[in-house]
Amino acid sequence: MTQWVDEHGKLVFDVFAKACTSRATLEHVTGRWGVLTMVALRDGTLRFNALRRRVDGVSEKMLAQTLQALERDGFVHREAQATIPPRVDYTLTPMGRQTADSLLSLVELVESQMVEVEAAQARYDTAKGD
Amino acid sequence: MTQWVDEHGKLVFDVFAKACTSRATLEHVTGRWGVLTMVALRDGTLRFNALRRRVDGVSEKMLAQTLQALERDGFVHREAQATIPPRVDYTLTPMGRQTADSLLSLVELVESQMVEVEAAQARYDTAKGD
DNA sequence: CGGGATCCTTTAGGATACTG
DNA sequence: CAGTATCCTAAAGGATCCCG
Repeated sequence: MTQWVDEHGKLVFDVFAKACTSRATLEHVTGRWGVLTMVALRDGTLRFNALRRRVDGVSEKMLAQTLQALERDGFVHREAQATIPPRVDYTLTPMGRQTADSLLSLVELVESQMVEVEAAQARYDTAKGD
Repeated sequence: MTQWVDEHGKLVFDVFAKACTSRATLEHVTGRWGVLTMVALRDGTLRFNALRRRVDGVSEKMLAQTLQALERDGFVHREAQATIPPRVDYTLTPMGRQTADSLLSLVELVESQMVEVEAAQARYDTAKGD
């Protein structure tokens, strides 16, 4: 059971509750590096360092950590070859691709809103200024 | 210009770049409290403390901070009445509602995936265990 | 009631060095 | 190449008090 209605008949999701699994999982995919990693993997398999170059500013540590969380949740598949030098490929699972699609439409939406967002920020800042 | 193609012809978004406005804005809406606040406001106007009760675990400080960021970006409208006691209503702007819709479908998707996610986590943990 | 200001703790995250 | 381990700093976040 992941949703119910509150005393006013409104739909409430499990994710609103402090101690729930879905909140943690949601944070993995919506986190700063989670979103970018998922969207980057959406158009194909990538190796660790390729992924790192794609997601500007991510450190080794954070990328490794992000990928492990996403792999554990079942969004990302990790394929390691025991060669020298090692080669590790990261791919989205079917479930991961579904989620990445949703994330991508969010990213596209926000990108399309940026002109309006920056206008709103300018208005907000001048209103506070005086 | 918010997107372009890289050397391999792949679509790349501005959000992938470290220093860009869209990345910051995206983080406001995808942040831990941003998602929940936007989704909570999606089915109507809410006052500060009502919102706080809805989003389990959020502190006064973080809710205020989240709302200010979302207001500055133009996603949330703040309507204050100079009465005693004061009354402040928070509503989504049209742009905010659009974004909240996208966020809601993401939340619904993740909630629907939780059974599979928990199965994946169990598999991952036992695989690491031995 | 809706915050702001202050103080403090905890976590995220970067830099560097090292390993199979 | 693909990480892990360690150390450290900066930012997130909570608790409390106060004010209009």
